[in-house]
Amino acid sequence: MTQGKPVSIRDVARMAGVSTATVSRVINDNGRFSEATRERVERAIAESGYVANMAAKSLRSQRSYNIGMIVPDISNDFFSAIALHVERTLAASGYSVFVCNTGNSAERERAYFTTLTSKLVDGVLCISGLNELPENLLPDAIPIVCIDRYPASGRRIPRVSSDDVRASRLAVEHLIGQGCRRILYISSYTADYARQDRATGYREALASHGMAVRPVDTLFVTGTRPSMEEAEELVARRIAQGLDFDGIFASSDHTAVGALKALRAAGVDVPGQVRIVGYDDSIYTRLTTPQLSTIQRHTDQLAERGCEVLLQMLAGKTPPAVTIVPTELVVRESSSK
Amino acid sequence: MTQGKPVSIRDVARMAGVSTATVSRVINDNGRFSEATRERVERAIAESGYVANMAAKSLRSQRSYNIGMIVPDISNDFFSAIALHVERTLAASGYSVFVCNTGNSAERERAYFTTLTSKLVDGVLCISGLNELPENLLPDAIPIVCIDRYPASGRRIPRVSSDDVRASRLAVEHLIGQGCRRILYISSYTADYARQDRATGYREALASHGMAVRPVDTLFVTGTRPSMEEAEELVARRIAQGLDFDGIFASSDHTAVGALKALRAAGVDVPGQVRIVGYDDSIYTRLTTPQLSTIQRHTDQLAERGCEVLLQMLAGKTPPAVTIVPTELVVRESSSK
DNA sequence: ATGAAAGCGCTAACAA
DNA sequence: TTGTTAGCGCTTTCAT
Repeated sequence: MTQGKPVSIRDVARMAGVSTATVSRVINDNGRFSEATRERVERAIAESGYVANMAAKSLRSQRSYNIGMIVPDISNDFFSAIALHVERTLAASGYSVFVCNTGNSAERERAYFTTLTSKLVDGVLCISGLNELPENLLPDAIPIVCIDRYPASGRRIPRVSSDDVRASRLAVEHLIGQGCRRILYISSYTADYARQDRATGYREALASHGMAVRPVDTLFVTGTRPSMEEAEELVARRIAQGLDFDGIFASSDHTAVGALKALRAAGVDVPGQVRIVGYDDSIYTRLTTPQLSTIQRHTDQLAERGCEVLLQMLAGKTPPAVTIVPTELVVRESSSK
Repeated sequence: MTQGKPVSIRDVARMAGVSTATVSRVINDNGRFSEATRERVERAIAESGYVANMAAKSLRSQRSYNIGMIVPDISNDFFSAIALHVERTLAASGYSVFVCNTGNSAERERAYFTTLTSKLVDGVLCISGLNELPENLLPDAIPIVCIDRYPASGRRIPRVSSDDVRASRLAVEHLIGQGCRRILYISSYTADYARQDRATGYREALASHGMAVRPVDTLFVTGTRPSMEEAEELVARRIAQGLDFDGIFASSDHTAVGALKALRAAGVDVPGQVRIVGYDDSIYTRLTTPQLSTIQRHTDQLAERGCEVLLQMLAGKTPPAVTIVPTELVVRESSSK
């Protein structure tokens, strides 16, 4: 199989002294055939080094065994952690996965949908994508599943995500429990509703403890530059106006690290004067001094549940519309003495 | 294009009142046809929402416009940084990319090669893979390019990598210049010769400065567990035997961070008593206290050069056998006062 | 400049 | 149990 024309089912058929249909039956283990035939065919396959031509199979059967995985940026550790498990899980079921980096561009996402349609993908997994799924761009027959985002679409698209409202409430209540009286919220780039859930959790926690929800206490990261840097600047500016807060809930570890840097640069003690909780339990959390408290979202489960849902759809079943993966508050040094 | 049978070239032909051959010619802009025909066909394509069926195209033309990207673990930040740029670059040339996580398993790599062959990929990009490329598994017609590794293979396989010997020498000479008299080398899991280059640079630097190269001064990480943890343990154990060294050159930032943690835990001042230089300039380097000195390898260039080489091969040209991407020593707090 | 037709490798309906 | 055959959507001779 290392040179010349690749061997096809016809070559195998000739070698085994049967028809191509029989070879196909053996390969797909469907139609009926004698045990003797199976052996002859399998021997021929092994000896010839036959490798199925998926283009032909796909053309004929309308199944490519390819899945499109849409992601804002595979180099982001949260997404790549999910991507790893997605690929592992789908490969175990015989699927190959295309990576598609949208860079949060609706235009690129749109283009990928067309490409994926063209390549006859059997399904699409959208990870933390845009809110607006391009309408009517993917044939209805191709199932989509969203991980960590709420799709707005005419189609009913199942999603798998964390319970962000609860997780955020937990984080903020923890800060309150630690004695914080004024807590800032650092909002990440809000391409998706999930981030809004975090804001909701923040507000709920404050409200349920009779604390004021002040608009000026939410710091917005725009996503135009690395969010760590943006957060660092935002917090530095805020500190310059006076240290009128004693807690920070950041909707990502990236921004939490930025905040921590600004605080340390200004000589503010963490967790002594200001306590911080981040989000995602990325590797970063264990590298900083102090180590960051954070929300663990279990990327492995997010990925596996997402694949399960997709595989169910591929099998013609109707999966749950929403799957929630549990989260946990991980308390480290940045938020408790 | 959202439901029913997808529109094919035949439908377009009918709409435009031409033959399928003509539609094909217009689509591929090759054969000759009148300007009037082009317009009619293009209108029909636009109105019908025609999307090419790549399975059919591939079957016919033996080109899939798919590339296989083999990687040990996409969740590793060095690989995912390369993966991002690979996908970006190839997508710009019309290719889709399959991710394949081998987990450094030769068996899985082997399986992927078969799958990729079956899916008619036009080329394969191996990133930091195993040394032994499975022989005779991929048809000779499918070009392979290796990034950051030396393939051992019967085939002549172009590679793109950093000048690791030079980079390592630079790093160690910097430590020596900073006054270090005994420098440890933390070797990462050596699935590839590239890591051996780093050991070579380390030895060369010591030798050229008349310093002894002691086998006990090389700490081996096995790769069976997260290398950060392994390194931390190895260094902690070494410290327990007495602090007889004043410099560490780690062949990855992961292990450098592990070393730093062990040192800090033992109350050893960095860079006061021991200086450290890592490798890769990962995000980690700016999160630790002190910030880590490291080697910048330019993942973007590694990726882009790799893609260029592959695209050249796809265009039938013969690319250089070896492409070296420059490296730089980045001095931060961990190695200089 | 355009059409008719063969065929890429495979599967499935139909015959035997 | 097995073979024959049509056809998936496309490109590419070969005619015209």
